[in-house]
Amino acid sequence: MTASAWQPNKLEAERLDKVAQIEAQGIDAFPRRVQRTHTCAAAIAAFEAAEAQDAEAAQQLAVTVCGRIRRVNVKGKLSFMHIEDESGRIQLFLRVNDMAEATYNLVKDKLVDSDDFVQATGTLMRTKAGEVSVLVKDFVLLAKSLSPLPVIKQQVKDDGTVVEYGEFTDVEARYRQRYADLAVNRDVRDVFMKRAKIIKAVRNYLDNAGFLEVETPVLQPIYGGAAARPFITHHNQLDQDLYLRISFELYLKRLLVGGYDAVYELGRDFRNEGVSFKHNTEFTMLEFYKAYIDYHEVARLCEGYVVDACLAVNPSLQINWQGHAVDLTPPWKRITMRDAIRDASGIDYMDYRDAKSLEAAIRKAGIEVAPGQPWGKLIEHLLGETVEKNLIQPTFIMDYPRDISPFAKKVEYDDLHVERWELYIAGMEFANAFTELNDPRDQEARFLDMAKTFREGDDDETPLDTDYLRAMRYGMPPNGGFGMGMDRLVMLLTNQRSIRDVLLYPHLRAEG
RNA sequence: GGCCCCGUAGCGCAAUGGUAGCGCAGUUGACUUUUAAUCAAUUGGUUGCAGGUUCGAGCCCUGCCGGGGUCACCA
Repeated sequence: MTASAWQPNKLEAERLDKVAQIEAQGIDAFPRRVQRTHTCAAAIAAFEAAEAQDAEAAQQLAVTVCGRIRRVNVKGKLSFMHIEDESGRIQLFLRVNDMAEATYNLVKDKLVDSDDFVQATGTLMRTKAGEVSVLVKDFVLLAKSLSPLPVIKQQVKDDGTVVEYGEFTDVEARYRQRYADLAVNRDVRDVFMKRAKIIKAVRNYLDNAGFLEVETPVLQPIYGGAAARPFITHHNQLDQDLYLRISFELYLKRLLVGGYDAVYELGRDFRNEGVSFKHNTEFTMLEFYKAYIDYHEVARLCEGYVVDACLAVNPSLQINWQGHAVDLTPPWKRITMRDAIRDASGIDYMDYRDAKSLEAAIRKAGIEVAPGQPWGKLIEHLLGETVEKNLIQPTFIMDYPRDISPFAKKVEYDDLHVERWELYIAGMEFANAFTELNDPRDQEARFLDMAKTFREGDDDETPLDTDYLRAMRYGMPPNGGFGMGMDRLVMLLTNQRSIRDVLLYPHLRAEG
């Protein structure tokens, strides 16, 4: 045995001493077996159902419940406690006459604490104050808590609202010790239960719409499908550098060549970039591709699953996000990028068809811009500066500049735009979709264009993927493609301000 | 990465450059229908780390570590 690095503080030392006292009585502080018959909520429900039939008979209902102690109130020879499991809380009513005195004394002498896991067996009753409780006949310690959780007292008002006294709000501690955050903050636990429901609703929708869920490589020899810097790693035996994927796009579209009509993947992307309230280094992405549809039909699919996801965790499509009233009732607004920017800034970028003159026009309008950016990037910057923040209601910005969209098919009779939209809600970018480019000759030209742009100073390289071109040469059906950051969708639908609040373990620096 | 804010007891927070306090939790005692239980007493600190200024630093200065915000970056 190596020496423990743990330095118990005073409170922990007290609890260690209690464990020693418990064990001195021959009691296992961490026993192997439990015998739960009811969750806390199920016990209460069973009693209330029985009580509605026959109040006397309901008192005969025997249950064994388990949970973490959240409140203890020792009143001499009578004690109360609340225990909590995932389903909720139930009160234990412990009286020395109803149980072995030695067992009762574990409670009276405070050898069991708040935060311990316990099992209680007894019959159900209602206290004088009207709360359904377990009249405890036997009481077993299931697991001793050696480190006290942050203390939060809760008062349940008559109208059912809960007032909390004492808080655990230190953001860093909550993220680093998410287990403590979850154990103490019920609303945090709720967010992640909602997250699961949202993801499940999305899956259901796509499954029912005929999509096949697939899995493609996370470690990729050539990254692509998005404009972002990748993480690089190395395979030792093969002596091969690999990239953690920044998107699934190129692998998914190869599957359309292979004969699937519609595929999707829900998984993790990794981008070696800064973090913010809406960016985490790794995040959950949804991408889907469906043959024989264009970007208009993709937009309808997007509306469809977002509606389902919303209703999975909200009573209606009218939601509130950080003070913004958002209505997700489809159809959502569609506006071209050109019109949106012209309406917001007065600049019609089609009057400036090269980067140099457009950059000058943007400056003239009093908008700061980094010098030397390509034409499409300037337009994107303009959108971000003048339009994005005001797009509170869901809005599809349609038809993006061709030179920043290497995988989208161009608009008919228009060499400057492609059939691409991005979805904005609550001032945030949510999704990106195109009518996918399926002409291998055009695709190769786009790769070469992107390489040229990169050499001219753009930060994000789009590497030439020759295997992707080889696949496309076999023939790729016309198709519509789509990507959305699921974390942001969860933020929106659960009214969370930061992406870190919808990730169980957000990325943090190493603990000093 | 730039700028701004923050870091004090287990948790939440105070403290003009002059003895580091309060609430909750904890500990001891009382209490057989409490529910933020109550009452009485009481323990608990290398003020994130390292330097500096000063007779004296939680407070002022410098650097570092960590977190948040914002800008940049980022489909």
